[in-house]
Amino acid sequence: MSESPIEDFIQTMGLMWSADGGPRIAGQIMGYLLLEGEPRTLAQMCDALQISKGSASTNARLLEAKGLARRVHPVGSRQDAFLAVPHPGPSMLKTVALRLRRQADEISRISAQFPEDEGAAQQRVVDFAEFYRKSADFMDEWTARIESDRGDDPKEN
Amino acid sequence: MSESPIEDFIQTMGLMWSADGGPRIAGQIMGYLLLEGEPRTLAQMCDALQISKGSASTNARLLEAKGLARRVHPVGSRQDAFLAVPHPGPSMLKTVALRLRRQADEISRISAQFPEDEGAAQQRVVDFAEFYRKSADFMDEWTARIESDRGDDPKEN
DNA sequence: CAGTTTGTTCATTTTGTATTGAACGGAAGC
DNA sequence: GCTTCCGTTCAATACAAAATGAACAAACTG
Repeated sequence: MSESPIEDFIQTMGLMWSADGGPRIAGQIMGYLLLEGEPRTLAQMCDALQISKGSASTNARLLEAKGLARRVHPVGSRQDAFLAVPHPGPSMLKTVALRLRRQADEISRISAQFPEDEGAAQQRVVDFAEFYRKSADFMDEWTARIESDRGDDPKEN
Repeated sequence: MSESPIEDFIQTMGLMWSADGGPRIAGQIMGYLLLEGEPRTLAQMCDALQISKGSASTNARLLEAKGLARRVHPVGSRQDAFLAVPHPGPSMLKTVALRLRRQADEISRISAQFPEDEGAAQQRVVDFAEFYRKSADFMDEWTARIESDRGDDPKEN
């Protein structure tokens, strides 16, 4: 069974997404919306990707929460529709940076409670957390660079 | 059952690792090696973390492959031992950059096969891949900055 | 206001992956 | 050369997360 490049792309997006630890269907929806370029309803996703209504709803909202898709209400239609946001890069980076900062904070918080005779271990752990924090800072810096390069209005968080 | 901050740290490292889509035990080993600061054998990991010999072997080699731990052979001992590398940041970043580049390459390869009447979709997909590639470039740039800041010899890849 | 249509939720099933534990192979010791 | 000690591999198991589909709630229609 040979596949068209279009189908192949959708499938690959799903695999990449799951390789990054997320639900495969979210990646497939992302690929589908990218290809279509215009708003698509949950029913259309179900039809195109052969998935259940529940999965379409859950994963589309996941993309929405991550800032990769936007929900729109076409006038005259009772159905919600989702649209791939034009330049998802900054949103993706902000999500990663947020997670890194939370992890850094938690590591710092725990290591602060180490007993006094573990000073050397504590220092290594603090260094480790510091790297996480700097990573987050660096991603923010990069995000700013991307947005200014394009002259985007940063109204979307 | 209350936990010491030390145990809490190991456990938290495991949870973070699995939240990022990896094996929990790999994170626990990483935390353990960070705390100890000196080479530790597989048997010691099994004892400290209450895990099987197979898991210790598999996950320690995973850390080694990612450049976060180094295998050493203490003279006079028949056992391998693993040591947390002092500054794992660059290795982690290189791993991420490599994955991003592979994903960008695969997306580009697939989109190049799109039929001619899908030009607009192709453009959107190419833009998407381009973001992945730029991300990888940016991480490399950052890696270089970190290494030069510290004056490290970059003998380790 | 009864009847549709649509999105969400959630218990259940399915699927994928981590973990184990036993078997294997190689190297060092005696 | 036989035995012992390690590390690795792999089939079986356990576990966690994803996907489903039916039930529910809300909003619109006529």
